[in-house]
Amino acid sequence: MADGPDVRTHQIGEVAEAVGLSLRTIRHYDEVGIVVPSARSAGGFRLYTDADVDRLRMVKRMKPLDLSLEEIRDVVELLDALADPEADTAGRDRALDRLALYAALAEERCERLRQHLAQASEFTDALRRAVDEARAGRPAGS
Amino acid sequence: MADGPDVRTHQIGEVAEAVGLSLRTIRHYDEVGIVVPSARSAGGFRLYTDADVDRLRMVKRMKPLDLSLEEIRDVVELLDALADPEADTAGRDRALDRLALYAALAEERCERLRQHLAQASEFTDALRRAVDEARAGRPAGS
DNA sequence: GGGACTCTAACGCCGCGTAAGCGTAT
DNA sequence: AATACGCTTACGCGGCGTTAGAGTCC
Repeated sequence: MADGPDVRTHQIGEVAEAVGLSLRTIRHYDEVGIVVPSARSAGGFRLYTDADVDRLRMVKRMKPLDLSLEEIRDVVELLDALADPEADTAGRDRALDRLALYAALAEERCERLRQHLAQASEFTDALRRAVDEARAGRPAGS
Repeated sequence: MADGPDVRTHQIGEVAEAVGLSLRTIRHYDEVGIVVPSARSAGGFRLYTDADVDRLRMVKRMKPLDLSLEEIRDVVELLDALADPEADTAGRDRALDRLALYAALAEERCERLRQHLAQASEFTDALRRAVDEARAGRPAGS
């Protein structure tokens, strides 16, 4: 019957600072059910536990994978299901299979990210060279 | 007075295939003035020269830098200005300064991309380990 | 009670995807 | 005369940014 002795919570501004997401984004993640704060104050302030904050950090790490928020929610829920001691074996197995699909997808997306980085730095280098060369022609200084 | 003897052109489908952008995207780039086809057929078909196609490729490489389409247009126009033999020295110098700013921005964005990749693959690895570990516990085979 | 913090509600924006209906022709 | 390709117009959407106005916390 014990939730453990009183859990420390943080309000949204502090969380935003710590995690590096905007207030709006964190509220949005609440709205769509990705990270719902474990509690609210009497007056309605969102109260985040450390576990909630960790969850936000995880979501932030997922963002570059370019998944929809629906997919992200799906993944975090599957991870919950996997960790849930109430779940039966069959339920966990289903979660596991779907997570394996997401893991494969994530690996593809990492590969795509590497390509994007390659393209971006190819362009950036070319731009840098173009600027430097043009300046070499006309030193233009004093 | 010569534009050179008849310039080969390509219509949009062929270009999309070659560059790896959707028809819609290419049309959109025309609408907003990023890459405007050098010609149109009598009936209104967009006709792209090889130079146009190269320009599209350049834009595609810029995309991961996460610039707005307005900024992208700005950059390509500045590069045009720099290459334009009609331009006077002052004009080219202004272009050059602004391009140098974009080059610095691009370098920052590349750095951000690297961080994103790092975060994404950190998450991906963790997910992969979670799945594999859970499966090690329950081989679940035949 | 004052100042910093937070709340909900609602509109706005960007970069296309996606029809729908119609004209063209490397 | 049929087929493949292209055109314009217009609406929709995801993921927040951004006010606006009211309430809360210490």
